[in-house]
Amino acid sequence: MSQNLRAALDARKVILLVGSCSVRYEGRASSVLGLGERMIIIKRDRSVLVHRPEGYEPVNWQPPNSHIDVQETGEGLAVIATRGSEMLEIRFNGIPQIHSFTLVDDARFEMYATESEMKTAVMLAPDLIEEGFQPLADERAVFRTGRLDIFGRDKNGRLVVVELKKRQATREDILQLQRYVESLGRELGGGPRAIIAAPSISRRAAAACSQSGVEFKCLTPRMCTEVLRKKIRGLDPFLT
Amino acid sequence: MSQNLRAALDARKVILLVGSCSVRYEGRASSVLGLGERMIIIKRDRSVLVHRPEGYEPVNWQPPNSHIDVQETGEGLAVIATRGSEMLEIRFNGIPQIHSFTLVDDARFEMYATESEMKTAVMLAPDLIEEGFQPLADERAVFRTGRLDIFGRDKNGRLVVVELKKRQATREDILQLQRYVESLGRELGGGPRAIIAAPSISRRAAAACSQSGVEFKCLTPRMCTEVLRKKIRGLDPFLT
DNA sequence: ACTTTTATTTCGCCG
DNA sequence: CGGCGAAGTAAAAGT
Repeated sequence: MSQNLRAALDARKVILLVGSCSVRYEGRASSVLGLGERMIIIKRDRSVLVHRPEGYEPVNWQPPNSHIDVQETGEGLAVIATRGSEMLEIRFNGIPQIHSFTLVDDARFEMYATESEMKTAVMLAPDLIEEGFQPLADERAVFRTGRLDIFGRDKNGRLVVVELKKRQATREDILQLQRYVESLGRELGGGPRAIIAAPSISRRAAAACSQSGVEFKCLTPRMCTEVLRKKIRGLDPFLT
Repeated sequence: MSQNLRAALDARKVILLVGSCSVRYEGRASSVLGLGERMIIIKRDRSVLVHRPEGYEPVNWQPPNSHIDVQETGEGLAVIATRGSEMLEIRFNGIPQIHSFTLVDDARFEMYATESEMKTAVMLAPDLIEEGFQPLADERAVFRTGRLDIFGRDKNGRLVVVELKKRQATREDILQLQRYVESLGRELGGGPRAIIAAPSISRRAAAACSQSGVEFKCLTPRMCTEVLRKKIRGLDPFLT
């Protein structure tokens, strides 16, 4: 009966075992869990998760690249996952349900704070851009729309245009900002400072900066999220 | 087709969905995950886990007590789990496999101390080793590293080296300790006592003890946990 | 209820 | 490869 399981393991499938089992762990700590019905997941990379019917976290687990041994004892199936000096032992009371899946998942996972959130953060904590920076209005209609930027004055009273990017700033970003600032300069007469705030900047974008006078300020989504967590403590959910 | 799922939710079953889906999260941060095949677990307590075919951690999740909404769109099934201001959206490409389980699990999970905790317990209650034992320093760099042991003096002022094991002491443990104490004796000139503290000792390890003069002291992780529970009541978290 | 600390943390980055 | 810090940390323990 354990052939199914071994075959699925060999085939690098994702495996789900459901049944009554007891669990023991020895390693950085030790733990014991008596009989009960649980879901056990064995992934392609040989990570093992033991999930009880409640709770976000697995009650026991083994990280990827563990060695998985399947035994058929008198009492039923046993799965032992060892990894270095750590051992996870799952003893089923009988034969569990065995499901296996061939999952194809090549998608990229992308995580970010939204640009909108970054803007909110800068409005709440302008020093994220530079000390003494004071936002004036958070938007302004120019020729091109769809931009998310901030107008303000620096500590010397000079006009500043800030453009936010949640990803690495590209040369194209710099050129766009430069064109924008130029048209703004023609309109207003003064030459405002231009700052691109992004988590990083590409080599060529940096070169474009030094040519055009655009300044780069490192600002990560994480920094913004941090500020938001601190500032939005009991108020201002109406800023968005 | 979504009736199955709704019924399982109402029946407070543990649910597994397997299929091709895209995932979006909005909350403390934002994330996007394109189409791919995943396992989604919805537990009795309305916690939600999205697991890719590899990796220990869920790529996305929602903690317990989230509100779960099931929609049947033109493209397929969608599950939206909201919790406070956080939202997790799982859009299936078609109808996923729907498995549901009624799991009964009333067992108690018990975790025993790590060796590090055992050390803390002995530092707090040296009598666990023997009456009158007084720890001096809790570590000492010798040739081999990675050891967790304790130096001290017994009630007669004689130097004592204590090695802790959370499992049955093996012959190898005794030999190691013996070698260690010998090198220490050469370094310091005096012959310190050597104590191995473990929950039990193997037959051959006991023999090695009587040959080498290493002493065995029964000390279980549970005894240490007990001491820690009693002693660490309002102080001394700075011992580690 | 809120704050602080822990974790078999895991995971990523950087030297 | 080891140390250091962040996490949508979650969960437990203390206040």
